[in-house]
Amino acid sequence: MQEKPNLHQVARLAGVSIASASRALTGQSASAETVRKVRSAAKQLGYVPDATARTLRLGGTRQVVFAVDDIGNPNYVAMLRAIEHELGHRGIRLSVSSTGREMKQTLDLVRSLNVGVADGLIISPIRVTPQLRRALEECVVPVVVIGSLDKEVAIDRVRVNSTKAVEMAVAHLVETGRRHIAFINGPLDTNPGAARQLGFETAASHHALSYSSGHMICADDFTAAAGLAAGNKLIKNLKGAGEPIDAIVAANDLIGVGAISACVGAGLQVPTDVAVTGIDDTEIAAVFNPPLTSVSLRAAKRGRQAAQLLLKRFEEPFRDPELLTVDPVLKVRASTLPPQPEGTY
Amino acid sequence: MQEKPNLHQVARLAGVSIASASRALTGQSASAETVRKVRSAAKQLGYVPDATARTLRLGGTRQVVFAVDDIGNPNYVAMLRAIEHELGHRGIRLSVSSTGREMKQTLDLVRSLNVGVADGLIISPIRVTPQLRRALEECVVPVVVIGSLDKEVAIDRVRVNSTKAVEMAVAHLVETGRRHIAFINGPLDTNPGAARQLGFETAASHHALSYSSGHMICADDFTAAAGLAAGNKLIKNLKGAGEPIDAIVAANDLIGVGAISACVGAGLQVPTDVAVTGIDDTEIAAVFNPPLTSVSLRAAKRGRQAAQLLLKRFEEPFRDPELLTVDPVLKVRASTLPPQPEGTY
DNA sequence: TTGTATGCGTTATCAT
DNA sequence: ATGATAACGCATACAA
Repeated sequence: MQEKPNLHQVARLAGVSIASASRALTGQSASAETVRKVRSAAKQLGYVPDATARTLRLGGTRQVVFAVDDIGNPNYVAMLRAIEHELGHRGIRLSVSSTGREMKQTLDLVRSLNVGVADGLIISPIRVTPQLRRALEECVVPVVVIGSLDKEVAIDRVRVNSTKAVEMAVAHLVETGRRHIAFINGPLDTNPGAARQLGFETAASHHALSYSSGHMICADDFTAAAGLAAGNKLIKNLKGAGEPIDAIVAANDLIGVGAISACVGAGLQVPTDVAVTGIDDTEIAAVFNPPLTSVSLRAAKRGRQAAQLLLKRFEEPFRDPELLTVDPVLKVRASTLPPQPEGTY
Repeated sequence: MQEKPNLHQVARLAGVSIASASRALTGQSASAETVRKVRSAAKQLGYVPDATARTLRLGGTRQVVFAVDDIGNPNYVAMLRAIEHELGHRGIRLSVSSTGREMKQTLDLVRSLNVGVADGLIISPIRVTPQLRRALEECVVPVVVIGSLDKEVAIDRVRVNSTKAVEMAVAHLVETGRRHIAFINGPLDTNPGAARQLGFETAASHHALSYSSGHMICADDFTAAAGLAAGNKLIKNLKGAGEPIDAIVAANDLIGVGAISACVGAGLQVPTDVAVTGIDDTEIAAVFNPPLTSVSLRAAKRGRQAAQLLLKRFEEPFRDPELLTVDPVLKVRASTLPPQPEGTY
């Protein structure tokens, strides 16, 4: 931890003007001799140009913030990696903010961008209030949203049809012989929660599945712990109440693994007694016991596209907002093996 | 996305000097009337003071970076949350950098702090080269290290005895009747890897465990996927080679859950045939199938302490460097239930 | 090519 | 209490 020399001192040591020193270092017109002297002086002093001053002069922090509700969710980590990769090439630093469930924190964050700490924002909110929408619209720096926005709004966005993702999960379960399917959703007041709820109800009626309200339950959170708690509650609710379930659709992988744990804890075999599906196809799905069938929402791809959208807007600030859509993909694993293996009879 | 007004425009609209405007907003001496006019003008224009200019004038970015190798590791997420919580109160933004396995990236990051993008650094590196140590020593902003540093160096640090953590895991396994214990470590050229290796060998000799080199294997990474691959390899190695194992100590939870998957895939029951322990006590441990016994390294506590250390150094820049140590705690779960339940015979 | 001088937006110092 | 002005560190338009 030492003191930081400035350009003035470098110039003095090199015996040139501060302007020449600046040019020699930034690679403008300067004589070979000057460049040599300045470089040497800079190295000797350990000079590094100050980012703040440079930013003030040039405009642009070369920094972007990525805001999510819960960075503990592997789904967001996948986005993060993709974004970092895309932006890192351009020498843009990524600042990650895990805003938590408090809407106020999210609002503060978005508004704080107006002070000029970053050149852009990529945000993936699970709850979108009118306030947040306004804050995003009024943001002084370009914004890219990963996810839903309820109302159409003039903001670059990349989305995925998670309603369809749930439908795919249900269809897969029906195809592999399941008929009594329960649904563990996340909180209904979130966008993903609402979309997935719609997906389940649509699929259930499409396949003429009989299900009571007892078959649907909401976890308090999109986490494994909440999934475990919800799973336990679901099993308790169903105990001795009519026909037992033979499958569970979980709103994401974390809830899904929690649900499996709940089943196992209750003496239910997965997939023999009950099949379980997740959503997101996070790393944990492939390595869980049993491996979890999941519908990939292409988090990495969405992250990459969001970063590209932001980069594009930097270059063309007044371009019309773009909406990119990616399609979900089903990944079948052992958690949905048919109760009687196909081809056996 | 609108244009950003500056203080000059606010002052003009309010009909006062720029100096008065500044004072009215920052709460210095100003008449009630002036404050009213300026506030009103600022609100009308949507004025927000520019962070860059303020930083340049005042010094201090009110931003701290947290650098880890892999933000996908829940262990670091726990630290992140704690740090964010501690720093957020003081209005300090946290910028997260996932440097990846490339040492060059880490070096670049540390050096980039010298340009003044942040006021401090909290770093938890798994590999520490002499270069990195030098870069940390020479950093112009305060640094706090979570983890090891090999050689003693004048930097604030919080550590945990992970050697002892492995010893605790082994002791627990021995106490619950296991004698043939394998060890799946992470890469040996990392600090955690080296410390845990020492822990296992110490414990093995202390308990007079007979183990061959075939009982020890290193995963390529501290991830679940690498743990799965290493687990498969371990099981293959051991097949038909003398006495079978009855327990696996994994270098962290992710490797641990990967190892369980490998066991299950090979038809081995956990914990009946083989017990498995992890380290870190991450969220996944509690919800895995079976729940994973793990030694907590108190990630949240270490994160909190690191943040406090940094805050302290901000206030007293020349205080002697401090070294805080937290103790590991064993969390027993179903993955190490005794083969024959205790008290049964 | 080189040096002088100005401005980026803010806050602090100094008179008034 | 208020206004003019300097300064933070850098990059550049302009003159030499």
